[in-house]
Amino acid sequence: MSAATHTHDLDQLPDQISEDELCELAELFKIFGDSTRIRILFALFRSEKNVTEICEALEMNQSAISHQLKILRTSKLISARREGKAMVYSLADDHVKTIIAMGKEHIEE
Amino acid sequence: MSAATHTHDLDQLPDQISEDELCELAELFKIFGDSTRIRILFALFRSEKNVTEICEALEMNQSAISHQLKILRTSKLISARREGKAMVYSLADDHVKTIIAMGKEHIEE
DNA sequence: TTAACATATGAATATATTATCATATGTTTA
DNA sequence: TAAACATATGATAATATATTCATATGTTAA
Repeated sequence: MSAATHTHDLDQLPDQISEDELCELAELFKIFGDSTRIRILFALFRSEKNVTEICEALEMNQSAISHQLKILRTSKLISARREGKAMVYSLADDHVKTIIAMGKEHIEE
Repeated sequence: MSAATHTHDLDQLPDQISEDELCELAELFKIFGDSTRIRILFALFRSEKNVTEICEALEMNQSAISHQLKILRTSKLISARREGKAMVYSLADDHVKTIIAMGKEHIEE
């Protein structure tokens, strides 16, 4: 890990945080804490995809995927738009990538 | 969010990742996805603490705390040392802070 | 406007997780 | 060494969660 990265980390250190915020945080991480959801997120890293494409990428049935997409959408981690019959999902913002990247750094040590 | 932060984020973008790694990631985030555990981690941000002190900080019973400490320790997010009768716990490394900081950034938007 | 396609959703089941209780283990001090 | 203190742990019960099945909703094309 680079020195620059460390500097960044400490810049963002949350010194003060309310109990409510901690619960919100736990809720957020809970979303990432499921392999189906994280696989969906990762599938969307490369490019936006519709539900059928996500099902194919993960080799899982459509209902299971739709249920998880709803959770991801409610958490504002992904966004959706309609394109004809299909719903196209994409990552909502770069924080998703960042959070996963941080996690990846940790497990790679 | 600063431009520098964004640069950092994209530096760390995991372009390639195995199914196994994705599951490991989910397991890691699952640890953060519980309010008791994240409150413990946050309590250890300021300073290392023994079990009794953590119980007092969180106003929770000792058994519940010990069970969660075990999970955090198994996940290598905290480490422990004995000090007399007490076990003193502390954060294992800065990744914990980083990951929580990233999550905090997300929910604050 | 009906059929085919794409996605969403409610209910049910299976599984996982958390906190509690009771108690065991480990450490110090009287 | 026995008692007191500190922590860990197994079993249980309560709760939460994920997937599946059946079906509803929404969209396009025949």
